[in-house]
Amino acid sequence: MRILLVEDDEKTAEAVSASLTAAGYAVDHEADGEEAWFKGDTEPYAAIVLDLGLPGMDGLSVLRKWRQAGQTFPVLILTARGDWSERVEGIDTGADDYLPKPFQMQELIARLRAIIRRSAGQATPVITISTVSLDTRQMRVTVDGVPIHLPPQEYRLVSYLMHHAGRVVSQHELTEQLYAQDFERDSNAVEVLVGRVRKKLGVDLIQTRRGFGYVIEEPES
Amino acid sequence: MRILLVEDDEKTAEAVSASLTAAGYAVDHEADGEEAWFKGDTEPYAAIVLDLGLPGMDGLSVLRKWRQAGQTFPVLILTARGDWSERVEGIDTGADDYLPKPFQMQELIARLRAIIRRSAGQATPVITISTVSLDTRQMRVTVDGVPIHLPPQEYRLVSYLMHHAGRVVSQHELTEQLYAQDFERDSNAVEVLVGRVRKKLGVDLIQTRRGFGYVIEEPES
DNA sequence: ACGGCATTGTCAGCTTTTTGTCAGGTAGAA
DNA sequence: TTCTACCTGACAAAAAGCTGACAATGCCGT
Repeated sequence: MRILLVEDDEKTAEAVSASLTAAGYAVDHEADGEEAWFKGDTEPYAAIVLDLGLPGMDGLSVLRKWRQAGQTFPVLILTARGDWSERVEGIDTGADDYLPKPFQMQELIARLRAIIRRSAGQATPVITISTVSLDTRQMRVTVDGVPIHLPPQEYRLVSYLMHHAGRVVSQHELTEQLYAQDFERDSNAVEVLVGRVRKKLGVDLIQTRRGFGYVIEEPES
Repeated sequence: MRILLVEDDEKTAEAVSASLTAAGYAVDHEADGEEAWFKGDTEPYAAIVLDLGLPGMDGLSVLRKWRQAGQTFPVLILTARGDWSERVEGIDTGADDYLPKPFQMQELIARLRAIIRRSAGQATPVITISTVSLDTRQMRVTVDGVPIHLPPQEYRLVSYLMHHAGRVVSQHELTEQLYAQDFERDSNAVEVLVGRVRKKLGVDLIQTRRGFGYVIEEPES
């Protein structure tokens, strides 16, 4: 299985590369963002390990371009520990997992295995439920084919609920997903958010399970 | 569905236990390795959540002994974040998945569900008894296919009884499951709850065993 | 830099739902 | 019958969620 490692720090790159090779992967290494983008777009990789701070082109931009081009390979992002904003952006952009630096090689390998396995099952760039579609590539929502503009936070809410359609998602879980860890717990921000989204996408899409959370119901099973 | 939680840290154990219970599982808790081994080898668990560093017998040894004895239940291992070597060993030994601490409860539950489903081949997150179905994902109850709205406390009651179908559950046990420990003991809240649920799901579903408790009878087979 | 617009969290008030309590009623068992 | 366990309808307090208004913040174009 071929892995593309995008990492500009040479020492890290060598170490990671050696470990992945030892684990049985065929590893291509790229240090420059633009080069990496080209390779990812043209070669059939099983997964990509992507460091952010790159020369040439920023890591997130590279990822964004891949996704826009329709590439669905799983991407594991290496981030500086605790960098919340990078994480959120990564989610928006379509990363599959994050590994805070510094990390152990075994952990990297385990996570890589996990996302490869996961991606083998499902990778849909567009989720549609009743009249609402979520295009994760273009980060766009349409209702009856009409594009609806959603600001970032509202988009994330819809995205999360649609990715977990059919499951009740508690307010607490949503708070964890949408806000930094130290966010005030007794805020009603999520409720407000839900209200705003409902106003735009229709009141029926997101249902309230009073006392439990919110659901977007799956089309009948 | 019964889960065996093997965890020596009391705080963690309580938190995990509460979440799993809330998710509809019947949780047995064991802190000692040898005790855990015996229980796992003799009781029919749907899955086991296994923490490593244990007193009595090391967690991995316990797992190894189970596997040598031919036990096939899925095992989810909890590991300390840094302790990746344990993780790798755990997988080798026959663990089905592992979760690094600290983790989010929702993640634990999701993974647990996943390995249980995998091990059962085609198990669904839905329990059906006669005309009544309980969908644990959507947290919804249907009667003859018609969704019935149940508020949290009523839902929990039904969920608990259905997960323990065929067994008489005492009022005291229900009180322990549904209310905080210091709940007034001479309250008839459970009776009221049962009444309300019966009104919605039909009077036959929950049967009274005067002097003992309540049962939902399993469909004989 | 400045003004305007978009975004988003907070807040207060309001509506709806949930749920325990209570006071009697009913029914099974001895 | 009589005791006890359980059931039920009404009620009120509390909780949960919704909404409009507002303010802080940040962004964009001039």
